[in-house]
Amino acid sequence: MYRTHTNGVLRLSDVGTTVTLSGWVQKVRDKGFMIWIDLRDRYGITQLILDEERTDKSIFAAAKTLGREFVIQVTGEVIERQSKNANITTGDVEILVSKLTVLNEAKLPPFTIEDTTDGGEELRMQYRYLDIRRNPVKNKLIFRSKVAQEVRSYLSNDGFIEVETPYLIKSTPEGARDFVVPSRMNEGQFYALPQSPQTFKQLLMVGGLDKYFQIVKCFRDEDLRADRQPEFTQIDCEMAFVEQEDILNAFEGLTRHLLKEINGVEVPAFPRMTYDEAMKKYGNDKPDIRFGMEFGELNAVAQHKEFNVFNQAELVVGIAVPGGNSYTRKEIDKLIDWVRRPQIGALGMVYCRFNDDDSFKSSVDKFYDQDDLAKWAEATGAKAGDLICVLSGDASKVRAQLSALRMELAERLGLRNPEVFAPLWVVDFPLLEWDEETKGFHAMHHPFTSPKPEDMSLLDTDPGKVRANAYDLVLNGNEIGGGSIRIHDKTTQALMFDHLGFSPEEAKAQFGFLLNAFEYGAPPHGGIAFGLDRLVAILGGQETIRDFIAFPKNNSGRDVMIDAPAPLDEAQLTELNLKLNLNS
RNA sequence: GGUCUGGUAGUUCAGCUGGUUAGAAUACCUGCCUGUCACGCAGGGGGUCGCGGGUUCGAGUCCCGUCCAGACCGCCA
Repeated sequence: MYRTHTNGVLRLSDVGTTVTLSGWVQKVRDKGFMIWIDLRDRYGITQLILDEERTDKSIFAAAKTLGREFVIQVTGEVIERQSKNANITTGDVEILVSKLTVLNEAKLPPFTIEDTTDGGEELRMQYRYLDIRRNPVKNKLIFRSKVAQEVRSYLSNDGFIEVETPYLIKSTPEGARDFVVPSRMNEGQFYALPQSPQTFKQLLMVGGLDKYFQIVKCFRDEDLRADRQPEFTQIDCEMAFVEQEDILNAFEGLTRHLLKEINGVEVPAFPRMTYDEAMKKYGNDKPDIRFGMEFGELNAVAQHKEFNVFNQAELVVGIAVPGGNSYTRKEIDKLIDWVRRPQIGALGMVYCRFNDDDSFKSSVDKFYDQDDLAKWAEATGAKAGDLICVLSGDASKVRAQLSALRMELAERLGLRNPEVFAPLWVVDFPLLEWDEETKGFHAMHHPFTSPKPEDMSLLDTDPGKVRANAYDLVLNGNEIGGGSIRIHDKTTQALMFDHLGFSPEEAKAQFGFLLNAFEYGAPPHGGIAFGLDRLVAILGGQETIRDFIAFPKNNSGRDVMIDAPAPLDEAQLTELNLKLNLNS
């Protein structure tokens, strides 16, 4: 037997008993006459003690040869510490070692296995198994397990059935790039890995399963971000005989349950906001509503003066920065530089100080008097002591720019408190989105999303105006879930494919199986999918998902530990009937 | 595809307008230390300054190229 206890459980009440412990050597503190060893496993740390008087000479000598991260097993008596350590749960006791076995030696780790390690990101990823020994990473994985557990039990109790859908499926033209897998048995043909189990869950509804969920890996061959991995996990859900309201209620329930069980937070009914409203007020379809700084549109009060920059702009819009009047001229100039960076792309920024004596001082005083500026303050909700930042130009671009500025300032002002949770439903998304590249419309959500019946008439006249029965769940400025009520009749689906530029033949080739299914009694249905990695990270108070994934990919989509992806050898290529056509 | 930032000891970093032998902290090794727990003290080893080219009397430092990493834009139905 390797251990009678783990390293996190022994207390004063265990004093006098003989125990056997196993684990990793966290630290050897060799004081000459006395050696302390911190023995670590995933449950905690227990201090071992050996000294010249009480410990056998050979064991004492062996202890001096132990290195960091050696795996050892010890047997000894639990004794009360002479000097206790209140910082750890086992700090009142220690083990007087009477037997010591080295189970495995260890090379010197390339970074310290401490909560605040000296290891950089890349090194930690390369030696992820060492990184996982550290509390911050280990605890995030445990946290994730707990969230997944709660999701499963909540949905199962609510009558959802977990069904696995295939990973080897068919590539589809819409949406993200697919990861593809060559088929050996079908020469020249490829599977694709699913971007989501979308069509399968709809087929499960046709199959009558009624309420389905799955915690499932999905794959998208697109560039990565701090909150985006090429393979990621979704909580994928679908329900039949439901309207949008039923779905929102069901999954508001799940989210509330998670916030309560995981974070101990009770939140009131989730507010709802239309897509249009979100764009107008926050310039963003996933607004962080933990703080205000809502957009104030200034066209009515700032145009038709002498300032041509504003007169020529489609949209003039500003936000009030709380306490921003305390910024120095230099700091404001830096802010202007910040919005002019290529990533933001603003050409400039107009600002207006709201002084404590209720006067205004703006960068465009030449064109606007105090009364004009008071109207700016009113429109942006600015108070004395604030700074009004104003951007102008093409409406959609300006909104994106001001949104970026709003988030950046909120971050700097500490308004994005990770312990506050502000969920929000964003509803009434547009059905279609114009694509400059293809000069055509494509589905904003996906091609199976149903249009709002009252907007159907616009489909031919003004397709961009058609709203969809589509919704996102936003938490603290992050999209954590999204879904829609689906099309369930063949005619509407064919109409959609037509508007998306599919010929009937193409639609049949790509999605014939779904259209066929719709001919055999498809129930009205809809669903939602949550990004589990992102959800877990946000519940854990972070926005970087990497440490909530055991073995994540780096910025270039590489796994630096196993060194993947990697070339195939000639024999494998031949077997797969593949020939490389590299440019280099 | 693009923008920005970075690459110097095992590790995290400093290294100014180019100028002796490239530093600090930490980790590691040795010795000392009668209650440590971020132990302490003394000493020691450890560098192709990512790679290639250029400018220069002289390059870690400047220029060009390239590779790698990170953040972001595009992209992500």
